[in-house]
Amino acid sequence: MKKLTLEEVGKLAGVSRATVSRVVNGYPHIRPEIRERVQRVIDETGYRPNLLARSLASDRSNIIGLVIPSGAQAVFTDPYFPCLTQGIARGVNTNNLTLALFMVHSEQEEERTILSILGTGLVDGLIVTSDNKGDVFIPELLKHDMPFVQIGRSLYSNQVYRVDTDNVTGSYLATKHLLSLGYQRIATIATNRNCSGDDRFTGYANAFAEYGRTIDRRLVAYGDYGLESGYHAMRQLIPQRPDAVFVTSDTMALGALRALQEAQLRVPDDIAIVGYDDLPPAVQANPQLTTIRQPIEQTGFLAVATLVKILSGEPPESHEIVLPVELVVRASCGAVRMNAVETAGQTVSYPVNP
Amino acid sequence: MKKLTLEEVGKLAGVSRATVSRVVNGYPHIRPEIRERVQRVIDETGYRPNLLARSLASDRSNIIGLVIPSGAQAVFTDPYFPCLTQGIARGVNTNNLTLALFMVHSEQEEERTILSILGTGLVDGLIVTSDNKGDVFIPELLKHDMPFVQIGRSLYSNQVYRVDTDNVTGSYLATKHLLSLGYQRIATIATNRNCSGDDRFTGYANAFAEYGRTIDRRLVAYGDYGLESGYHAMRQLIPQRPDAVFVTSDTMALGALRALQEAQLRVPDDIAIVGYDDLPPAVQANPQLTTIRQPIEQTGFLAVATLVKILSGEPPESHEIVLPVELVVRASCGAVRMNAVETAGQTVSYPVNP
DNA sequence: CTTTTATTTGAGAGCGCTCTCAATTAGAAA
DNA sequence: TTTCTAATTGAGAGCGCTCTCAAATAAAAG
Repeated sequence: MKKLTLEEVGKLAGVSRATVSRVVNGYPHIRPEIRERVQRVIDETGYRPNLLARSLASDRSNIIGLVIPSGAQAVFTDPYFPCLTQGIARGVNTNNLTLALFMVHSEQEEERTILSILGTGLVDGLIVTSDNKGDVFIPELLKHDMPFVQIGRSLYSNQVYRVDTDNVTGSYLATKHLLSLGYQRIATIATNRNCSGDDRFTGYANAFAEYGRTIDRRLVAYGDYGLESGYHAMRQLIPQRPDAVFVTSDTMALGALRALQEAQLRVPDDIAIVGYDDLPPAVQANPQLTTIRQPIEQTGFLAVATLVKILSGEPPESHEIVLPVELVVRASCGAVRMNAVETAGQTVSYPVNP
Repeated sequence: MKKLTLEEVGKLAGVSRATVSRVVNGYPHIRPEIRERVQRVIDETGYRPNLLARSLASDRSNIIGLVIPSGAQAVFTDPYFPCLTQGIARGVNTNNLTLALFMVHSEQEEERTILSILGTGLVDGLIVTSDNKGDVFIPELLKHDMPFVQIGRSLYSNQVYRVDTDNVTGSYLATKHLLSLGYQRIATIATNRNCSGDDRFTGYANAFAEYGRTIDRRLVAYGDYGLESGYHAMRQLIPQRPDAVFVTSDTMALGALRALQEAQLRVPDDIAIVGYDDLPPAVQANPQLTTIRQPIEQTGFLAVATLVKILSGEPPESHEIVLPVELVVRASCGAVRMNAVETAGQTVSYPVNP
């Protein structure tokens, strides 16, 4: 199978390179008879256009990049990124693009990656998952005006197109749920290095405000979305005797659960717990976690759609898309006083009205 | 920041395009004085070569593709792919390549993807994760002689470069461990749609053979690596009253655990269980899983290294790299009769000698 | 100082495609 | 039929880089 070019296909069909190009790209204004003849040659020879040559000539690679910065080490433990990537991949396939994956492991790799992306013409645009406050990626992209869509939120949100889930409302719902259940000492395990963490704390605070309660700072501990950090944060909270805890990620909730188990505290009898994400671990946990479900895959899909719009020159009116989330009630919050096993598969969910 | 070309940099430095190209690519035979002058211009202007143009001219894109076929739906629940991808990403970064991710969701997308990859010059080579017996990808690649490395095993293993972990030995170790612990009715939850599943069953059989035992077919159930399938397989096995079960993936083991719990069977007192993979779920489980640890990330890294060798024209002597695995003993097998909590973080492991 | 040889540079031909523009052909109008 | 317009096709100039080959320069040898 030697290399076929437009030129050769043209020769075979008795037309010029330009005409073949038109057929390949579905242009109008071609005599049906010619089009057919060319198409036949293409089918018979199995000709495929060289994407690199096409990209070079058209100044459009149809490759978009997905950047996962070094901060996101949770890539291993957390199904979040796989889910997101899945959605992005679906978007990419739908739009006939190619996805380039840039996973950065260290700060210096970060620098190298930025350079290799910017100004090399390789990607038309980017999807960036940076949720880290101290991130250098975004400003760099802005400076080189590389088209991109951010997943999550950043300090530069106003100048940026972004897709996010409604973290504030999510946490608000989770916390309100605990409040409405009558819990008195509702702790939280938050994070403070990223924007989604801030938002989730805001939701927690909002619910407290609505109930005329004030936040007891001793009932606030911090983690980094990792399992271990949830464990340690929970150990830190236990002496404060909370009767409920809102953990801002399921993975951390799993860690917290272990800490509680160690402390011989029963969930939800001694202490209720609500997570965030509704990823598989939430169901695998014992008891199953009441948690906030967010449409992660859809987030990825919409990010691609948004980027495509931007690249096509007709950027979306709004700079942000914020997707609704919902509360999924399972056993861990004590609303349903049953054995986890019995409630397996059964899920009560309160849809959100935005 | 307008577009800089070799030509312009050359003009600025008072040399020809060719000379600049030589500097950029680190060729010898350049007067140090000139090299310096050119380099200075490059630094000052921030020139970056256009990768597409380079690829077109050199017939080498330095992009390699990672193909995750539609069969691998476990992408969500299983940290396997994230881990593997991490390793591949590291390899890619190390070798100054770019990674293109092809995630296929349906059979028809599969077809489309193959076409868009083959003969378009976009990727220099591929890493394929197909472990599915009925896969069409491999033969297609072979036909178009696209360089690739397979992760896992396939029906075409002899004609293919591949990197794999030692599934046979892994299962052998797991099963032998249970046998040596004196269990009498050792069941297994296997899989039968993929090659790694076959290998794992072989290891199970090998251990039985070594102990002069024969396999009771009623103690063999099948799953598909998914959590639910483990649950159902276990339910199917329970009536056969096994006193131990070797589950060929941690994820399925989690499902099995739930089935056992439902049946009021205590682990490991009533029934011992050993998993496979040693991914985070193994530690999160209660009791923590005795399991087989395999170097997944390294698998990905080595796959890239192998592919790079192939592309450089000096293919590795051996067609396969099989990485060693090890048994990690935790609470679920009954070898360590302790509360899972007490053994948390403590891990006894028997290194494998291949 | 000339001749030979090795080093260093530049010119130029592609890589395979897109896209503009002009030429050709067909169709409509006169 | 002739004229004008619109539809259809081809020629050719790039896109920015690599790479061969020959020219130019410098160094070594005679």
